[in-house]
Amino acid sequence: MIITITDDFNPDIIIESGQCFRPSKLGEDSWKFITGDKYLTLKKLDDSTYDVNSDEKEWDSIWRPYFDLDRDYRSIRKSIKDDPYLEQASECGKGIRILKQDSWEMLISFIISQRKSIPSIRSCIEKLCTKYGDVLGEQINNNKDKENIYAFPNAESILMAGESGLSDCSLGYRLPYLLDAAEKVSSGELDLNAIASLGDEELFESLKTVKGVGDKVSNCICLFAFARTGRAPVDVWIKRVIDEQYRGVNPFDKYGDSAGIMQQYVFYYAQNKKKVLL
DNA sequence: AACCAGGCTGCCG
DNA sequence: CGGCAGCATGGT
Repeated sequence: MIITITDDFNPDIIIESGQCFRPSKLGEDSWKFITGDKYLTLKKLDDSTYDVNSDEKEWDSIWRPYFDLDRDYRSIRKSIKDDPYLEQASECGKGIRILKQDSWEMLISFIISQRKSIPSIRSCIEKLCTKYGDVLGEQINNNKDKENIYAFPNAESILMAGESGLSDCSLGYRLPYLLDAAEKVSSGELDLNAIASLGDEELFESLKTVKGVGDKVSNCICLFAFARTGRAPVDVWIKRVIDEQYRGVNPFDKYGDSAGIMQQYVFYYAQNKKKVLL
């Protein structure tokens, strides 16, 4: 099916923006997105049209909300005033969208993310998926070999795997945190569907009942799984920018419901500048 | 081969 | 409450 996107949309930037860990670039103008037990291949045809392996029903119910396509990112960028650094960051990160990803996957992914580099987070998550995820399909990889596409393993699978099964997934001290999350979710003590209807602050607090989930991780889940775009996670990168560019005063708060989007522009910009320096 | 990584927990004052 | 050591392991 052919789809048209006229607002800001750049899969390369989305993938490198640190909010997702499994989506990947397949070729020059094609990408694979994957969340929970769904995957999408996307081929760019021209400036605003893409070919997708999805029908209208699935696109509207899953991928349109996933890519947050009903929000106008262009006008959000234009709302930035009297802030040269943020203007520059948003220009650099033009094309970012805040993905609405699977909440269980985000819970586990961002528990893993603490004190890890992004490449390390990716490989860690892929180990979990290839070991305990269901096979969703197959694809040809860069070496022209066939390989399976795996779903993100559910809570029951993680719980069943246990300490011994997870011990070779490079989780380190986070392993018991994953088991605690799996226990709470599979028992229903933490109902990820039910808490979706909570207000921001209540959602934030209920996620923190899981061991290994603190302020930063909880905010990431609020933002990247529950579309709470008012939440702006502060990690070491963002803290560095706040200290060096804003004299220690958080510049995102004043943007209200767009705070998390502004934060994401800055995170991408900071990462991108580091990469240029090598 | 040191050094750091999208932090959190437990403990101390 | 705020501050801080300790944390497992991989990537550069």
